Amino acid sequence: MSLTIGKLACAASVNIETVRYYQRIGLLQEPDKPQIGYRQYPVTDVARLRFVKRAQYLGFTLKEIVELLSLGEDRCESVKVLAEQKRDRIKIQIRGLESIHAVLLRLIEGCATDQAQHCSMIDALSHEDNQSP
Amino acid sequence: MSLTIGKLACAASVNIETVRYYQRIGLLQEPDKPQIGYRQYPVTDVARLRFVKRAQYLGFTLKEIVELLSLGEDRCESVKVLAEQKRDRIKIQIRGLESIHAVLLRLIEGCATDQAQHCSMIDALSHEDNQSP
DNA sequence: GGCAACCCTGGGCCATAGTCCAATGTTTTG
DNA sequence: CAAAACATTGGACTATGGCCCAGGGTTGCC
Repeated sequence: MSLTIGKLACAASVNIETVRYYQRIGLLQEPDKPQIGYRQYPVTDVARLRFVKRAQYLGFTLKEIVELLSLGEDRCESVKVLAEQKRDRIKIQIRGLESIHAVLLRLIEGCATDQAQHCSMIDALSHEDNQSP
Repeated sequence: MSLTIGKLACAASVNIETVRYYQRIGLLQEPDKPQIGYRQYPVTDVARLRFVKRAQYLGFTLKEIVELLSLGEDRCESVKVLAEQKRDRIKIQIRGLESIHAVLLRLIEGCATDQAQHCSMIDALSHEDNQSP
């Protein structure tokens, strides 16, 4: 079974132009154009597109996703390493957001009571021991 | 104490052009140009730039960072509501990241080192039994 | 057979977040 | 005092991740 680009896009819930864009950047293979009719995409491309969207949601860039997919099934270790890096990064993000959250709480409380507080927002992250990339 | 733009950029480990760009988008105030000599930047701008970089790393856009910083600067009463909105959004962001983190943990665990070849992560990401945004 | 709905090509355009460059002016340093 | 180093200005250019559009060609359905 195969699909035209529109059906593929629809099945994967992405814009048609996104499919074309992914072809341009090599994330999806562009089927040869047949003499008659339209290009035909394999149904497996639906899963591939879903994978891309999912991975993007998890914080991978398209470039990284190309890499992930090219590593593929039999390079489990390498895939794992990339996932672990993402995991670590997200952990750091969570911690940073928590400290901003805390500052906002203090700011809001300070608003109710004391107005002498000056912005500790900048301080919130200034002694963060996480290293920006 | 004050700095020229080059020293500021250097002290904050950003490109000089980045400083100029931040000025253009209102993230940093551009000091008035004196009759003689170069613009002088307060040393506090170093911390401000560092804050921007960290906040960016945490996933804030520059636009959001402008907002975040303005929270601390203006008068309290007008700011409280904004701060509360920001707090709520950040809470949501944290929860989102936590669920992403959990998914990554699960994927990484599924990727057991002893499973000689096949990478379950690629499969897991394409079959969407975990919920997307 | 006709017309809507779809595809193809190719280009342009958007926002975000910068970076680079040339020409000109200012400052510092040897 | 001269040259190197730095600053200013304005504009052009980059990458990422797309979206949109015109002018065709093709297909599907009544």
